[in-house]
Amino acid sequence: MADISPDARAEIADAVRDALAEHGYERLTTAKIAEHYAKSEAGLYYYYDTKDEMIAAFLEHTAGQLGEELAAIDGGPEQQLRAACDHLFLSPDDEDAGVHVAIMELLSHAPHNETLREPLLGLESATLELFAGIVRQGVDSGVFRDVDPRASAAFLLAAADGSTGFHVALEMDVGADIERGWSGYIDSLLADDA
Amino acid sequence: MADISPDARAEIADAVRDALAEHGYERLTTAKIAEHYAKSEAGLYYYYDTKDEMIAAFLEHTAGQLGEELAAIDGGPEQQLRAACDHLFLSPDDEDAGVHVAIMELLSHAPHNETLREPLLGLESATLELFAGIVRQGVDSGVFRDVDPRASAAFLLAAADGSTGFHVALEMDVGADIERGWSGYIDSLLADDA
DNA sequence: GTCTATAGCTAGATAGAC
DNA sequence: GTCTATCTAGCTATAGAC
Repeated sequence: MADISPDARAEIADAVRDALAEHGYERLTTAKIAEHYAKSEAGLYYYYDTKDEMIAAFLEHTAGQLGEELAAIDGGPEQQLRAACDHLFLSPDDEDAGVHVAIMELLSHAPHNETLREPLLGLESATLELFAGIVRQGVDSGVFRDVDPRASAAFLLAAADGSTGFHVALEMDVGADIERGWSGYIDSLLADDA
Repeated sequence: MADISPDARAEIADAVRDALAEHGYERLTTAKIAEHYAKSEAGLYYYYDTKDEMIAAFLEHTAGQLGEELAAIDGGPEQQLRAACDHLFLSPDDEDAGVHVAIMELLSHAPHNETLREPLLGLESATLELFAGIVRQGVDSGVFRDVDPRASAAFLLAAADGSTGFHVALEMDVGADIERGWSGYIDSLLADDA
């Protein structure tokens, strides 16, 4: 678990992601990870000591990717915030739906699983900071009202994470409602210099 | 699983709730449920055929309780909505924190677990309807702006569910931000007849 | 209805050859 | 570094006595 080549890291992270998206964490076995891996099940244990360390590596990999994707969004604060929400509020048939549901499942294990806690904290904190940065820019530039950037960001992130439960995982028919919800919330952040 | 006395139902639902709050679903075993049950592990199987049916019974029990609690809130629409949010946005040291995290975990299993899907849908739908009803009253009475009640309710419920992940389960230090977030959102719903 | 005991299975992790 | 084979623990569900 000390020095792993970036290639091996990425290959295993991808295998974990695919297996997680397909089966969820509860039904995830090292055999299923290996099905999405070019080598064998025992080969996974050459690089990692436990299954949870493989998952932690997947989370770190994902945090990096998500950070890049969100940071790559350009435009004014309002457009950036809308694009970031579009990126995080998924629908059940989105290709990343399974991954988001699995991350939600992993989050629910944080109280009982020390190995996963830190990488999960890294993932959520980074996302929160990116959202807060966008809102802060909007407030500073006068596009948004004088709201608390961290509060607005935390509220939006919570809504995105929560919609993963009843909208994505449960497939409750609330897609239009959810979108109207976050979109209307962003409307309410706009400064009214009418 | 046909005719179970209300007493037996409630006793087992309570045992499941306590065990879930303590261990989460992944580490929940029928032996651990039995530790919170006055009778034996095999006794659980006299009433239910599988572990998941015990959990489904717990969810149905919980939906009833939550419905009663939310319906018991009185006051005007604004006060009712604030009280309902106070009830659903928990902090990590709340006594129901473990239960909410476990329900979040169960939600993440909805795509892979047919037994849990229906009771989870019942729980989330009922909560959504209660929130939407409060917002609708507020709009009709002119306390709130002319927002879409279901959209606002879905957005708030999503935020509450999502805060269970990073605030309650992960214990991210965002308690004040989250509260400012939902409170500010309710502020933004108020009609401005200034 | 409730118990003890256990069958039967599955999964995480390792041994040891190559 | 990678493989096949397997050990071992722990869990769900049931059998059968009372």
